[in-house]
This record gives sequence, C-alpha cells and structure tokens, in this order.
Amino acid sequence: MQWDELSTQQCSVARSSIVLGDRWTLVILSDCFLGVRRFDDLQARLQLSRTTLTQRLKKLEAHGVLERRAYQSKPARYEYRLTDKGRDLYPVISTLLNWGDKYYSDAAGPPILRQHTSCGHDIQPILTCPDCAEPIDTRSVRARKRPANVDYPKVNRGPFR
Amino acid sequence: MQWDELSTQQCSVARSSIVLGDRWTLVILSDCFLGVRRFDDLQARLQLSRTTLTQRLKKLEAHGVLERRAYQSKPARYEYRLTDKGRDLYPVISTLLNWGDKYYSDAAGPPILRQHTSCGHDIQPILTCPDCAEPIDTRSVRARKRPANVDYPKVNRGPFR
DNA sequence: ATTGTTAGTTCATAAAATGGACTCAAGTGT
DNA sequence: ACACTTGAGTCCATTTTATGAACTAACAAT
Repeated sequence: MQWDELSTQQCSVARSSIVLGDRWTLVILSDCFLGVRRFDDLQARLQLSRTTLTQRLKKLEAHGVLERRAYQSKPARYEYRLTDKGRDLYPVISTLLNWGDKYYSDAAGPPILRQHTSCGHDIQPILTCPDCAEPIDTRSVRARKRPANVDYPKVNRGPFR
Repeated sequence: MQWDELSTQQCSVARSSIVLGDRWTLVILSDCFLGVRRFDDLQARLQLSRTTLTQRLKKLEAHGVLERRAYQSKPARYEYRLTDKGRDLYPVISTLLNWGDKYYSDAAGPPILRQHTSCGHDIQPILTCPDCAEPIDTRSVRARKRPANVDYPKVNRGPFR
C-alpha cells in the first residue's frame, strides 16, 4: 500500500498520520505554536530544504491545519497561521514535548519551559479523564470497536472485538 | 540539513521527531498499543512493505521504544513489545487519536472507543495542569527558554527570549 | 544602478519507499 | 518421504521523495 492510501483505514491514528506522520511536519507545527509564521523564518530555523518546506506547507494548508494569508500586498507576501483545527493539535505537540523532555534532555533539564499562566507553575501537562479527572495511562483504558450499526461500515480494525 | 541531524537541535519536539516523525511509525505504534506484536500481523494489518516495516522496527528498537524478544526457539520467532519508554508515548498516540476522532470520523462517530476502566465512561482524555488540574490549551501556556546556566549550552531555539 | 528582502520555483543528484520474489528453519499433512 | 505451510525476515529492480544550490519576481533602500 502507498502511504497516502492509509486514509482508507478506519483508524483515527492512521487518518491523522497522513497529515502529521511525515518528516518535518511535527517540527514545523511546533514552530508554528512558538509563533513562527514566515517561510524564510521556518527555513532558517529548521534548516530543511526550501523545496520540502514548500511541500509540507501546501499539504498542511490543504488539510486545513494552516492558513496561508497575505500580510502585505506590495509586494505580495504570505504567512502561515494555525487554524482552529491546527490549534487543536496542541495536545499532540505538547505530549510529544513531554516525552522528549523526559528522554532527551541534558542535565540542565528541558531547553524550553512551559508556564501555566493561570497558576504560574512550570508544567508538563498530563492526560486525564474528562469525567472523573483521574490521570490516564495505557493500562487505565480499554479499546473496543464501536457497536455494529446497519447504516455504517463495520469497523475492521483492531485485534480485539 | 539532513533529517537525522535534527537531533542536534535543542528542542524536545525535534528530538522526538527523529524517532516518531516518519511515515508509518505512528501507526505502527498505535497497533502496538492495541496489542499487535508480530511482524506478519503488523504487515498484514497496515499493508506496508516488509522492507519498510523491518526498517521501522529496527529503528524503534534502536531507540529503546520497542523490544525484540524471542517467544519461541524452535524455530526462533520474535515479537516486538513496548518498553517503558515506548509506553510513555501513550499520551502522544492518545491525543492523536482524539484529533483524528474529531476531524475524520464518519457520522457514526469514532471507529474505536476507549473506555476508562475505573469510571466506566467512554472518553477522550484531555490535557490538564498537574498542579492546578485546569484544562490546558495553546493560550493557557507561555513558552520560554530555560534560564542561562554557565555549565550548560545556551538555548538557541525559539523566537522569544 | 546596485543591493537586499521574501516567498517561493527549477533542476540535477541522492536517499527512501514499494512490490514481488526469495530464504531459512522448522512443523504439518498425506 | 515429499510437498505445503508458517513466521520473520532479505534481496533487488523500479518508483517516489528529499536535498542543495541556483534562480526568479516584485518591490524597497542606498
């Protein structure tokens, strides 16, 4: 199977991966969350080829994660901004950051700190249950297919029922 | 810059991306969290080429995310299991799943449900502050470089101070 | 008139991904 | 005894992507 046919899978991770599971894409988004908006800034900071950057930005725009908008007209210049859909990726980037902080920091700790503005602490956000507020990890969750429904395709993913 | 030189960046997302920011890697891990352990099962379920799967598994093993272990010896057969470091990626996969559920589900809802075993609800875990327990999004966190320290390299990442 | 800035494109080369066949070491069926 | 199957890969030719360096268009500044 080709990489981009993966979207046909009934799996949200697979579908998300089409957009995000590419070289450079996650780092580009990370920079977007840090406030970088311009082509040349992204290129200079990430040191990826301009060709690849162009392709990634087009793809992110096509998927509605970034919006390309003119910030001046003579000459026409464009910048890239996160859409609401893009901003909804914050938890993904944030948990990825947590993991990198835990396993790849030097002895001085994480290079970038995140301060929670309302309580003032430097934090590593955690996953919790929206119902009971308990912290969530692998073992506290059980995955299962959604119930069969005549009107919708049967879910064929998962080694379980 | 080549993709794998990205690790030299002082950025936890960049460092994590070397391991995860590749085609197929996130979906492979997703399957691992669902309990898939064997080469042929992964290959059949994901429909990626055997060559690519081999490379990805080797890389994940090299980075300590998966462990390759024999489950029988005549003939020798191996399976792949998440290590503790790999299990720590659950929040990344889980938030990715949330995002896919939100933007790519059909009208019948998410194809796979996650039940919180302790409270019984089907949930989409959320990010919260470990100190004050408030939900976290982009706007509630301010990023900054760690304080300068003579013994450690200065952080050169980030468009801010 | 020349130089600089920004957001790209073009093109040749290098690196990855793909698909299909093949291997190796057993185990199973007839 | 002989063919067939299983599982975890490897090998190789072809196709697809990525890389790097140079180039362009549209203006602004010196």
